[in-house]
Amino acid sequence: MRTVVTERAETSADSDPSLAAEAETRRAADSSERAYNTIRKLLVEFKLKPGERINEVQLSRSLGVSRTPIREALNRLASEGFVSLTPNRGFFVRSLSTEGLLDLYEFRSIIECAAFKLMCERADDSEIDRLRSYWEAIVDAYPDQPPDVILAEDEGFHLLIAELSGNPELVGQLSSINARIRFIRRIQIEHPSHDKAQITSHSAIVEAAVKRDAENGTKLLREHIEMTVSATQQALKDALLKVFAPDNGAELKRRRRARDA
Amino acid sequence: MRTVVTERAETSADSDPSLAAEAETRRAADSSERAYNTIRKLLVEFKLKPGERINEVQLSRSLGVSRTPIREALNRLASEGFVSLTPNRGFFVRSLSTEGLLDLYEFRSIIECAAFKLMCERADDSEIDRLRSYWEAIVDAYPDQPPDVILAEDEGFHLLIAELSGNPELVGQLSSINARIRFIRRIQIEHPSHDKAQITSHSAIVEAAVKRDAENGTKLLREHIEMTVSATQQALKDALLKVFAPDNGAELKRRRRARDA
DNA sequence: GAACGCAATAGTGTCGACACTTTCTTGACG
DNA sequence: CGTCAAGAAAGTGTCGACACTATTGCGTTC
Repeated sequence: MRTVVTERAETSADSDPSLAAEAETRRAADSSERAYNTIRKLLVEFKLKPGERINEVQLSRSLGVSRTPIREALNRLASEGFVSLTPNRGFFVRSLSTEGLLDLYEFRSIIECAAFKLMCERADDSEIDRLRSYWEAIVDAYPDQPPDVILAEDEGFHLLIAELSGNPELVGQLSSINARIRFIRRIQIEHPSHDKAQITSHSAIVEAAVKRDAENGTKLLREHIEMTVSATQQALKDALLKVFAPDNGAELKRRRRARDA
Repeated sequence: MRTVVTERAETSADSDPSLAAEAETRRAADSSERAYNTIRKLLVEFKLKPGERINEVQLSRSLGVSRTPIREALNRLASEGFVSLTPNRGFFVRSLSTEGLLDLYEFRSIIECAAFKLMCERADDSEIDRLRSYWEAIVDAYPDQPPDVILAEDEGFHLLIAELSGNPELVGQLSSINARIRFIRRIQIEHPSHDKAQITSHSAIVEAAVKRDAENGTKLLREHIEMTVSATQQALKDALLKVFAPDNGAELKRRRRARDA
């Protein structure tokens, strides 16, 4: 008997509209799951700001569920490094510093290079061909897609390499990393500094894969990622500024609102 | 301001005696944490068997807490890959097949080699010296230690390399991997096939570190881990046999106990 | 005699409540 | 005026209860 693992890794772009709305109608059966997705989205989009304390009651009200599923979701997010937990004080949004981000990218580079190498050793020709055709199918339209699509396709490309490595651990890890850096990648894609060099990178990587040239392929990958990192640096600074500067006085209101009907 | 992450990674060898006993006296304040440690231990030691469905009520009784902290612990364990969650059916002990174990070891090898390389590039002399002295301090007594100590010291050695890489992500990942394969490493250490070649491996690795010889060091590491893997294969088979054979009929009692005052 | 429902039971998912801890407010004292 | 302490308020950690879902056992039909 095969045990089905739920894999809640990727559920990118849906599931948060109408969470509260639906709550009235249905008796809810997967509040935890939905809470998880919603909260993660809030984190990824900086709606919950780094370092901020997370108020469970407030969150549970805005999502229209009780605190229990909120806590379950937060526990999972804590294991995944999105938030941290201090006993008796609650959950805090993990502050993703520039430094931490670099570590994450470095980790990503390690995973991807290893995956590529393993793919070269193990994948059979038809599998390599899957990679090639995946890329060829999207390459033409690629630069003209909206940011969301570019991001998804890019992640798909790299994730496929991980899959072809034959090691599910790598796939899981890369998924997790992707989720954690997605927000910044999105920002970077929308940032003026984003250029089309990615395309040639990907094409070159595919080429190396077809030739089973692990050495050159990993070099390309490493450079590809490093290039992204440096391009991301400025974008990150701009983004952080944007997050902390336009203070629409939400904090102040919070103080007042004590008792609401 | 630096946010301190709680890091529940390592709490190796304690925290489960007197869990139920203490529950009477104190009003409990960290049941979740304790449940987490206890359950993880149960998993690691095969007290909860691979593929088995986890009964929350049963668990909560035996730990003397309500289901809430149990579920929080299980959620964390699910994120970490120890158990899986199927909606409306509950948590299942993740079946760690031989195959899955190989993937895990491979992943470990990837992390460790990368860490070593980074360490060679970045660690200053005093840090490298910490590694050297760590090993020199324990090497003589090493082979004569009890299995628990050997395991802890070995993990400490490899973890130190990860720390010296300067990338906290790697440390976290390696901790997590260690926890997941600890049970089998223990079995392997106690197994007759365990030999003292580890010692010379570690010494050689230290030597390479001192010389900042990344290439040779990673090669040694890779071989070191691969050697462990192959030595582990037979030990694993023996262990699995031992786990599934002695059925002490605990299941039957469960049927009777329906209503208790 | 086997397949199919159907009721009874076991078990999960969620909720609201309460005890305890931390944080904020207020007022006395130096 | 600033510091500190006591009380109030807010918030977390845990519990028991209940609604809903899956599973098991039993009787019916073909």
